[in-house]
Amino acid sequence: MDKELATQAAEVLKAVAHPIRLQIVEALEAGRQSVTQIAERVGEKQAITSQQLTIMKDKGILSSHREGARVFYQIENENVIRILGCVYDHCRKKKGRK
Amino acid sequence: MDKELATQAAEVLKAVAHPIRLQIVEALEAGRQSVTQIAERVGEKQAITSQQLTIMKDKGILSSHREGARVFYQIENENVIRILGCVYDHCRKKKGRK
DNA sequence: GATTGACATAGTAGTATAGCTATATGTATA
DNA sequence: TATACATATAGCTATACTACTATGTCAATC
Repeated sequence: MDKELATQAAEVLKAVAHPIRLQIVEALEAGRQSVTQIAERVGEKQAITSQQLTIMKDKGILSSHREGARVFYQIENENVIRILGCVYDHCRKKKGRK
Repeated sequence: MDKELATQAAEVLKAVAHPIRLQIVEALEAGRQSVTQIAERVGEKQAITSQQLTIMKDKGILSSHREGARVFYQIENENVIRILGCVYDHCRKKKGRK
């Protein structure tokens, strides 16, 4: 792996390496949702949720489209779901070990 | 996913979400290596490499043991390898799309 | 026990990120 | 067009991270 690919990969990981962002991705696994829905689901304020959504959209993790007054977000690259699965395994094993 | 698990998962991701750290993990996929070997392989100075190794060891990604004057590091939780695989897929697809 | 090789850590300056409030923008509807 | 709802962004402070240099510690060998 060259440094350029490593930098790129690190970007993707950093984009989801945050508690709120992980919860957002999980919430979107079932399908698209509006910002308000996501904020409620995750238990965060609208502004903060919007910020995190923007970050992930910029990095190519999510995409969005407007429908009337609302903006719906959805997962753009399904690989992040696989990444999450791996991370959960990791955490579960760690917990079991204690 | 509750917030606690999300926080834990984010910690793991952050631990590898860095170009040098990703390259280190890749270098260790084939098996344990000493700090000097890793630094050479990754093309970084000893001090920087050691710092990154310490971070990953603290987060439970790697483990280490001393053999005489040398310290060997190895992957402690194999799930990070799976995570890397997912991320590479992600990057490859992104590249193909352009 | 002095020296050399192998690692680890302290200290630091610059940069990025998080979390928050206030406010701006866009859309529908009375 | 005034009002309310939905979303985005600006601006701020505190904290975390990065990259780097210098120095400290541990182990082997002379």
